[in-house]
Amino acid sequence: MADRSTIYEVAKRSGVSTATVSRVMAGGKGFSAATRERVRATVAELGWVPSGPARGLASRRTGIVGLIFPDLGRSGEAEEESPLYVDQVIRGAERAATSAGDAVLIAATQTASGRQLALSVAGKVDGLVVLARSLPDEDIVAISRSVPVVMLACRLGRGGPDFVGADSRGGSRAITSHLIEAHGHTDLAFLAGPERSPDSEERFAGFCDALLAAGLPAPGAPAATGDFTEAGGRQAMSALLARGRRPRAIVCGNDEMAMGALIALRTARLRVPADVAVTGFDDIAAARHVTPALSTVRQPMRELGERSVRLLLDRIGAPDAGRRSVVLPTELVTRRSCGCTIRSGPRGGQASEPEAPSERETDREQPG
Amino acid sequence: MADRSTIYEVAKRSGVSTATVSRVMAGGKGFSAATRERVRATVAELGWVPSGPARGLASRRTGIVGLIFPDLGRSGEAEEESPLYVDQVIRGAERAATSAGDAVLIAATQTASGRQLALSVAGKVDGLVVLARSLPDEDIVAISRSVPVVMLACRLGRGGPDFVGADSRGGSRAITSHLIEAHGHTDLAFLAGPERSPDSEERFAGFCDALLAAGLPAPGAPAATGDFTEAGGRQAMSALLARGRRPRAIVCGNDEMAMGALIALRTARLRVPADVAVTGFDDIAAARHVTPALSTVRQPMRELGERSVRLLLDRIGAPDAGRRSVVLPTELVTRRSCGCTIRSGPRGGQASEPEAPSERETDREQPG
DNA sequence: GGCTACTACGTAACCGCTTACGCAGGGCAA
DNA sequence: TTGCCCTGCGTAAGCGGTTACGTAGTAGCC
Repeated sequence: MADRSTIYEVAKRSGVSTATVSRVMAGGKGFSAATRERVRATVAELGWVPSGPARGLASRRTGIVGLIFPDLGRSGEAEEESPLYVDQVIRGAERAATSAGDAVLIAATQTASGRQLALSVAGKVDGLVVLARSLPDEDIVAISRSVPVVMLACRLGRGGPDFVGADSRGGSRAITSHLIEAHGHTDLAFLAGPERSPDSEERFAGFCDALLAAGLPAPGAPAATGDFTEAGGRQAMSALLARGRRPRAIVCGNDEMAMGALIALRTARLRVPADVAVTGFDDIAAARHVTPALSTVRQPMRELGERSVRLLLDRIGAPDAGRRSVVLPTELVTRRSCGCTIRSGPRGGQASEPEAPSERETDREQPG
Repeated sequence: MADRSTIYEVAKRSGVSTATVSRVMAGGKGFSAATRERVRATVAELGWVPSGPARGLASRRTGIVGLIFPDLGRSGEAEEESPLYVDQVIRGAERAATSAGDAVLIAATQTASGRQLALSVAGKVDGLVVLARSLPDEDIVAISRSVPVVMLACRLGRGGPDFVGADSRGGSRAITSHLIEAHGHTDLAFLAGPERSPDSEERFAGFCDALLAAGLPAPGAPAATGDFTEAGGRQAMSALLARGRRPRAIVCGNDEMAMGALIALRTARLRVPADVAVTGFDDIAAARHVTPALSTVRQPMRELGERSVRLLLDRIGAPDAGRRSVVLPTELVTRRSCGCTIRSGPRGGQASEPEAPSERETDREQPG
């Protein structure tokens, strides 16, 4: 841990100037092969690690992209279970960044100190990916004035930053249509997430799309509302049954709620999928392990992470190009709970059927 | 995206020097309340975000810690399933860093470019956590000469960097003892992971510890060997049965192998736990969802991540202190597969019994 | 009144790189 | 021979902060 050596020492010991050392390290041109080898040898000998800050300061490029995400796994225990969403996104981002020679700086916002944290991160990176609602809109706007920002999963209005997301509405429509067309359902209900959740709204909209497309009447509002938790799903389902309403198919806002619904239905001695079909959304790990295995819609989380970083890097390279959006298709995953039987695959079975609202790119929109 | 404003503009507009701006931002002393407010207002007005690189260069402190981990989820599909290990560690690290005002830079090594990547990261951070075998030992040694390093889960010999890990051996001993003492088993076998895996070796050692402690003979080698995959576990178990060996309890090197063993046993029409008890190691998410639910040993992954960052930050603050090690206790998780019945808890049931090889800290060892 | 101590700042020297610019020497065409 | 370009390198001016040091002004005390 002797003080890190500097480019000056390297230069002196190899009998060249710092400019030449820098050029050799950058791999560019402007030096002879002999010089290159001499410098390289010295670097190895000294174990010189160039200072990132110095490099960043001089070149205005840190080689780091930031990823800000909401800290869901609050204080409690249940954290292990919940969102591998975020983890997948992180991995995807890491992959895309690494393959471009950059690294990823991650930070979870705790609602409270969010702004402070985000600013601190913003100063250290070349650009920022902001996942979902991890930051108030006004903060995002503020930050995007000093560093390129890509919003992931939650878009801002016109003039806002670039956007990457999944086609929730299309996915919801697809799984609803599947219930209608493949299983002949005509009496369907939607179990929504929290009132003002954009995700939940999109999914409900897709649900309605499918009903209308099939010539069925679409409800004005979800049949019941939960909070995206298993407990919430159970309560919502119970409430629905208590009201004497017993649809033949339940489309849930997410997997947790669907799992809650399964419990409520079992409690009510109803069989799934024989008496009532159930579907979820997200394809969390537990979805394939519950009984019956949950049919659901998968969002390509890892790829979302990758794409958002790629888009960000593009943006950094071309700060003044028009706004871009990337919407990736979701994937319909049919298991037992919708009524499908399992064509057992090599790994223990799970039939899936790629639904294809093909990827839309770049809704160019001049900044105004 | 107008060019980021600098401290000079802030200083000029608030009629003070850059030194004062810097002091106000640092929150220290040496300025009047009026000046403070004036500077703060200007900062807000300009939307000034201090440059991380500049700050880092001047203060020799980037406020970033690096985390290097092996990129397991290779190219294929199965990645979703596998190790949320790493994810938990990442989250833990993020948490510890954030609460200390730092951020985490992550990078996965792809075996190939590992060294290059690690050096690039090393230059950008104040210190580095290296998870498991994500880097060859010699690279770790080289890097640790220019930046503080904490090794997570895999320790180096004497004189190596600080270390944080879980008590694998103790955990393995605990679960084996549980099979012996709580369920009266005397005929136990160990299904090992890859030959040269230190993890597997530790766990086998713990298995032997428990046997010896109970006065039972300890085998010289594992009864069968797999590769830490489900398929490997299945084959190892089948091979064992094919040899005519049918122990009453199987202690597996990890959960995946245990799940493979469950399959092989079911194929052989043996009941678990009635005919044969089975245990795993790691407590992956699937462990609680298989049938029967898998008894296993949990490593506190998130906490390992937290502790390694905390230790790293300590080290950064005191570069010359003696080497330190932190070993966290593992936790015995008893479910159905060992023969325990489930005392159903509020969330659907899982009895666990904290085993307590109490945390050892600081095996001081003066650097030689 | 003179001295010390303290507060509230300003000045300017770094921190360790990158890179625009300049310059010497050699090759080559006119 | 002169003029020009190209290669291979050195010089030095930043990049945008932090911070040691200096200084003016004020207060407190003898």
